[in-house]
Amino acid sequence: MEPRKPYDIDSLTDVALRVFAERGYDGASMDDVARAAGITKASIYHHVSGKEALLERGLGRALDALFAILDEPAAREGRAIERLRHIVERVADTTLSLLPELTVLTRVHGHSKSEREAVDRRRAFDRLVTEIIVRAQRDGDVRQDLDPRLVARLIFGMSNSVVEWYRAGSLTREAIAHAIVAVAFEGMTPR
Amino acid sequence: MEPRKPYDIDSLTDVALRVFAERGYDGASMDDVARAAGITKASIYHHVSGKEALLERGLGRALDALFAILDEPAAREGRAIERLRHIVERVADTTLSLLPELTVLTRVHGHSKSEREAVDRRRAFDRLVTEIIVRAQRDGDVRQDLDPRLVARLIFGMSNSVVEWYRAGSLTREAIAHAIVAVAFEGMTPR
DNA sequence: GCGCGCCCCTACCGAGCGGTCGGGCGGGGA
DNA sequence: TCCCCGCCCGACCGCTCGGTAGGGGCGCGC
Repeated sequence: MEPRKPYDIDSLTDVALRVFAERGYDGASMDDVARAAGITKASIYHHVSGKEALLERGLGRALDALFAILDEPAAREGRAIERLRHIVERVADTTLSLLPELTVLTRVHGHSKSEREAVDRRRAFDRLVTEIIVRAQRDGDVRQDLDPRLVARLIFGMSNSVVEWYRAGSLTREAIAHAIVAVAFEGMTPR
Repeated sequence: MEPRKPYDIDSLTDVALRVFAERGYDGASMDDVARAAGITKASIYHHVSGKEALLERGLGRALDALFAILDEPAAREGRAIERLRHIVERVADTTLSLLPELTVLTRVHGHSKSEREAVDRRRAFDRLVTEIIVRAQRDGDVRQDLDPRLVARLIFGMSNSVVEWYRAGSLTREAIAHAIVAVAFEGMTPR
């Protein structure tokens, strides 16, 4: 048993996110987190101020990653439909590579201050994507009979569902991201 | 203040589901349910055996409604792709009309006996739909490059997302169900 | 070789949890 | 009129929760 390197805020957040993702934030106790980390509950409080601080850090990671996508060149330049395609694919990628963070974010419902802030930021993200859908609609690249806000919600609903069923192994991340883009843009039926 | 008619198991389940949907099952206390019902916590136990019994009843309602869809003639007869189209539309309908029940079902993760049973039944439902997708794929009505299990998960991910954002008013149920079917089958881009 | 500070421990707190207990109250049948 | 029973109440139980208090030990700088 080689000695473990000491925890810091970030490594404890890693552990906490895995526990929160598995048990749910409300269903997970600080003792659960402590057990997963191999230390006692009191030791956690040496590094972080409390349970909600762990949640807040995790939510921040997830939201920072999402907003970073919107800053990528391919998300800012070119035809709206192509920007959208890039964003959807990258959101799917990010969901898969930051699975615990996105799992916790997806399940948050605004019952505390940090949760409300996360919900607000998430809504702002959806609003920015909705604007791009509106542009694509004006370009004639998105069906006119669909409400753009609704489309945004359905696409992210599909993409967020990944956190409910993805387990490493069975399907590659590329295959999943490809399928999400395929269904969202062309549908499941052949063209 | 006219006297309220006495509660029974079903009417208390109605109240509990609304509370569970709003606060989350773990985040909701029996006092929350009691307050929403306008009676005391002790009175609830006159009608039901406990918190989990309320959950179990709610989950049963949701799952019964889903399986009932598969028994409808339009879900059993005809070309696989048309059966699938009917199922997806009816699942969306049902999600909207049994919103609290489906909300609670969607968020369940198998941390107790009744939750595990619900997850199992839900998985069985998805498996049956996946079989229909496989048939539609053999008929040439679903793209061959998409894994059928993945397609099922994405479609229901889209449909389940309704419970996260739907609030009565803004959009009609028909418009939402139509959009889900449209995106799932033809995608958001024009044909 | 010694103190000092980082990291973690055991022991404990008040609050809120799910659930229980015995009783009160009011309306319908005898 | 009286009693019974369905429905509900206030008070309380044991337990677990998030969080705190205070101390031990060990490695590192001096």
